[in-house]
Parts: sequence; C-alpha cells; structure tokens
Amino acid sequence: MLTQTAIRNVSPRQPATQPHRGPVPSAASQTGTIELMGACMSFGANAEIYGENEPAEYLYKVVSGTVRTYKVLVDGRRQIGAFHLPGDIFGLETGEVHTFSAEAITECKIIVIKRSTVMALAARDNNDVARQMWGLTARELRRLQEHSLVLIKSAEERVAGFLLEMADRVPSGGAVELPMSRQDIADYLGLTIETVSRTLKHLEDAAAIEVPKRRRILLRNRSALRRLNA
Amino acid sequence: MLTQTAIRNVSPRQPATQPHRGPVPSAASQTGTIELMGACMSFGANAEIYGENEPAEYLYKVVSGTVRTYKVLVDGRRQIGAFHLPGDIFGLETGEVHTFSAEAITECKIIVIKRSTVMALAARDNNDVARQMWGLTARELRRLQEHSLVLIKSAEERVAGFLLEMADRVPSGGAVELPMSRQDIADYLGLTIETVSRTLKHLEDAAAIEVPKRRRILLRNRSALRRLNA
DNA sequence: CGATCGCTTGATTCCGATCAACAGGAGTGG
DNA sequence: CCACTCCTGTTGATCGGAATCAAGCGATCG
Repeated sequence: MLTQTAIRNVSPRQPATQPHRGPVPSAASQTGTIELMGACMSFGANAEIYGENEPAEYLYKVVSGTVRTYKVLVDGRRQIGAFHLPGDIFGLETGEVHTFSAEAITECKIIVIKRSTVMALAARDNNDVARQMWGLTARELRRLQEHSLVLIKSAEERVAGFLLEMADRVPSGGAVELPMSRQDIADYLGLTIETVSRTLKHLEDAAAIEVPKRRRILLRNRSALRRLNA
Repeated sequence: MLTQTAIRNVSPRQPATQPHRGPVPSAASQTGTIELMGACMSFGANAEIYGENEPAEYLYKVVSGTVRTYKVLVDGRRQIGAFHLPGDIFGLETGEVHTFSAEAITECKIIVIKRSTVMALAARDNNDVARQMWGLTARELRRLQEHSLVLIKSAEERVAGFLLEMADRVPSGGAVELPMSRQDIADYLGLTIETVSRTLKHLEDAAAIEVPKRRRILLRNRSALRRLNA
C-alpha cells in the first residue's frame, strides 16, 4: 500500500491509487445510441481512468460518481478542465491521444466504449452518429468558452459562478452536494484552497449561501450569486 | 442595406466603425471543399463581423487580416477567446446563435459561407463534410483547452506562451509581426496593458526577445521562452 | 485514544492592478 | 515645415486581492 502522501505541491496532488480493472458487466442507467456498445467498469476514488498523451482508444460515459479531467505542469501546478457528472460523456477526441488526464473523484461506474467502433459506425452507415459526436464536441467547446471567462473574474465571482454551475447540473433543489474537494475546486477555478474557503465564508456571511456540512452547500440567494457571477 | 451599427456593448474599448458591406467578389487565396461556396467580403479595422447571440447564419474563413472573437461582461471587462489569422475558419456553431462576438482587428478579407449550405451538404450527401466540421470544432476545442492553462500561469509565462503561439502561427522566421494592440493581448491573456508592456520589457532585458518596433518582436531565445512557458 | 486528512482561520508577502504622468508616432491643418 | 491633437504604448508610484506561510480545528478511522 502506498504510504506516499503529503508531498502536496511538487507533484501529483492526488496520486492515482488504482489502475484499470477488468471490465465489469453491470447495469447501464439509461439507453441511447452509443452506450449500447460499451461495457460498464468500476473505478475507486482517485483511480486513474486515462493519462494525458495516452492513445485515445475509448470513450467514456459516467453512470455514477464524478470524474475530473486535468493537466499538470512540470512543476506540479494542476488545472482541472472539467468535472463530469452522471450522464456526461468524456474522453472524446479526434486526435490519436488524450489531451487531458482523467481520474475518478469518487467511486465511479463508467460505461467504456471502443472508439474504433463508434468511428467505424460514423464513417460507414450512419452520419447521424458523426453529427452526434460533433454535437458533443461542440457542447464541450461552449462549456469551456464560458469557463474561459474566469480569467477576468475575481475570486468571489469565480466561486459564485461555480456554485451556480453545479446547482444547474445537479438539480437537487436549492442544495448542492459537492463531490469534489476544496483542492479540486481551487484547481478548477485557478485559486488556492485557502481562497476558496475564505470566499465561501464571505458568501455565507453575506447570507448568499449556507454551509451546514463541508461538502453540502445551500444556495440561499441565487440572484445575489448571479449578480456576483458578473 | 443594413446601416445598423454602433449599438454595441455598454463600454466598448474598441468601437466598431463599419458594418457589413455587400459581398465583394474577390480572389480566394486557397481552395478546399468548403470555401468554394462562399463570397469574399472586406471589413475595415475594428468593424464588427457578428455579435454574440446573433443568429449564426454564416461561417467565416480569413483570407487576409486578423480577427478577434470575444465576450464582454456587463461592466465592460472583455475576454478575447481567440485571434484568427489567414486560413483560419471561425464562427462555426452547432447552436443557433454565436457564442462570441467577432471583429476585424486589421483590414480583412473574409470568405463568408452560408451555414445552411454546409449543413445541408453534411446531412445529405457527404458525411465527409460532417467529419470536417467536427474536426474544425475539435481543433478549436484543443486550442482552448491549451489556453485554459493561462489560469495557473504567471504574467511572464502567459506572455512567453503567447509569443511562442504567435510565432508558430505566423511562420515568418524568428520575427513576429503582431497585428493586435497591447489591449488585445492583455484581454486575451487576462492581464492589463501595463503588465503586458512591463513583461515584454522584462523579457527584453533578459535577452529572450527584442522589440525593434512596437508591433514587431524578435524571438532571440526560444528555449528560454519555452522554459518560461512552464 | 492518538493520528491523519480535509478544511478553516490568521498573519504576512508579493504580484499584478490601479492611478497617474509622459513619450513617441501618425495624421491634420495652418 | 511646424504646431497641434489623438492614440497607443511605456514607465513610475502606490494599492489591494489573492498567494503563501503557519497554526489550529474537527471529523473519520485504525
């Protein structure tokens, strides 16, 4: 068992603990054109799903759990590009290799589909599949375009925007259950954990949110958050 | 002829001066599948090409000149998403409206193609066109994914990275002729003009670059820049 | 029960923003 | 030609927000 911890910055902040396990046939949550062709796999918390620059042989759909995709610079700084929640498809590439790494944040069940299968289908028969792939890519592009605005936002605006984004994606009525750590949030928003923590406090003091448990956040005043979101 | 101009945003830093002119038949620089179907138009410096949330009826290919795409927040902060140089295609959307605004930075010649034409072609005959569209979208996604790393970079790293990016795109051997202002660079990198200016000075002092004219930059030491790019 | 981990809170530092003045062209008109 | 303005970019001084450094705290777990 790896006891290597507490290195913190200088390298992987959340070292992956488990490599791929063999495909574990399991019930898919919903049906569509694509996910019929794949097997369901399980990943433990912090398990690596794939690494940057690895050949992109598969495409993934989250059944349960949460996934982060990220890049790390040589000196250990990490940028999380996206969080993927149940229903989301990720790992879709047109190039030969993955442009990001992917890790399970929590325990995950994920449908894994062979890329070649999809591509062949898109090429031969059905150009509907090709359009579906294009649609997914474009959707991801729009998300990232929106996210690029964080560059010109203050810490408060970033955190407020993040909470609204999460609230939209997990329609659990007023309360947001965060699957990811403060460090993950920080690396997604380009802030430090301390700043994320302090900013949540500010928002709580301003009565915009309530934080009954660390990972559970109630949005008390969405319009205030939206105003902050700039 | 539409004369509707100059409504623009609340506090335009670079107000658009000219609306669309009528299509001006002109020689295309290169041939491909797509640009055969379009007309060439001219835009003056700072002319608006399209606005955010306007219906995305066309798709654009730069023949000459440079284009910026951007979003502005209510309070006037601007984020430039991309610079488009000759050969680049932009304005491609899967949704019904543009997610960014687009303006000519310099005088531009641009091929304008009806979106419906391309889409119809992609749907009916040729699924090669659909794949080409997908490829373009994916390419843009990768660019933006790479750009998202600026969030965790210092001013020096951002500017160094920008210069290398531009040098790659304009293969003019060692020297980079910048078509955009310092303000544009700043809004692309999430910095201020002052910081961009100072950082260029630092890089010059460190003998990594040379700035004989304001818009002309010589990369003296690329490996140093690459090291800074982190 | 200590131990570890994830998070919070406080003190201080520092990078880049802001405020402010100035410099160098480019264009204009006398 | 020069005097003028306008515009873009540079440079300097100061400020401020977030990073960094450093404890401390409260869960969860062996």
